[in-house]
Amino acid sequence: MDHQLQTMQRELPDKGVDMDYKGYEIIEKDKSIVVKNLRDFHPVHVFDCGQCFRWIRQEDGSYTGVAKGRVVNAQYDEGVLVLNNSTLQDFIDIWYDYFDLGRDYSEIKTLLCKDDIMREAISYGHGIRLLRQDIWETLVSFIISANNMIPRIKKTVGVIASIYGDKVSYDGSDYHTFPPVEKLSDTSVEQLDVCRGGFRCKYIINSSMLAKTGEIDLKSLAGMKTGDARKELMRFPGVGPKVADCVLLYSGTKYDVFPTDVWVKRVMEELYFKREASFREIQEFAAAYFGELAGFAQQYLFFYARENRIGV
DNA sequence: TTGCAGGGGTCAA
DNA sequence: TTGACCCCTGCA
Repeated sequence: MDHQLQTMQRELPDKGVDMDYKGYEIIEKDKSIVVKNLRDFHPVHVFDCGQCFRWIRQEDGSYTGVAKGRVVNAQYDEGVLVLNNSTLQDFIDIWYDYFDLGRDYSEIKTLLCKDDIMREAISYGHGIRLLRQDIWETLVSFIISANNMIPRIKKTVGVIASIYGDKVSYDGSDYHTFPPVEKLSDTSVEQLDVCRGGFRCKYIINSSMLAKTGEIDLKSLAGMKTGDARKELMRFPGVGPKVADCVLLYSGTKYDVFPTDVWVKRVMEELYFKREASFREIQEFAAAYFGELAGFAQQYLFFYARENRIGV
């Protein structure tokens, strides 16, 4: 652990540890981390806004998910986030970054509130945060998303993890981590067929080959210009412009993208263009109007459009 | 009960 | 620019 962090810790009377970490008050106790003073976070907005497929809503309203090789349960109420089954070290090493806790979403929302449409969309999805997910998992997940439905995407990703991932347990149940590149590149299309991914299975296997051999380096994308990173991603089979933008955005690699799927197209046509608009028109408008914050704008608009069935 | 449309797009012709 | 595409749910 970082020396500076240790010096800031205080032992609590009940054996817990209380510390300040980058503006948040953190309490570690009984394999749980309590994060206080967290604004701009709503579990439904974060986990059901379409960016992730491996967080499952529990009866008590909390979400249990597998990410970064860990299984955790997240519950939030009144500015307090509780991460169950996490250590302080994992919070610092993994979850702070994963939940994008270093970003001021209030400022982003203020900047994006430039018209009544965005005001309404942001008000509706005020607790959205963009997760910084593992890029390989995000790539495979969004290859699966093509011409598919969310419950089935979740199911397919879940089956892949259950067969090729490692088992991790929490609260009496078994979960599975998402398999690394090597695990899938050693698999055949026929073997992967059990995940019921259909025509997407061959894309996954072939993509895993390209990633394994280093023909395409996922780690290099962050250092590229957004347009180049997008082109590079589109070299993977099954990855077109929409999937590429989703991978860049939901892995926290690039934020000046505007993934345009049927829902985003509908909401843009219905509320901004007031007519049919091409994919290209929408992309150009978003780049000019939202600029560097296009990805955040897209997420507020997508959630608002899908939940309210805008344009259907 | 059966049949068919359609879904977080992409690919190939 | 246009169909086909795995699979499977929902609906007539």
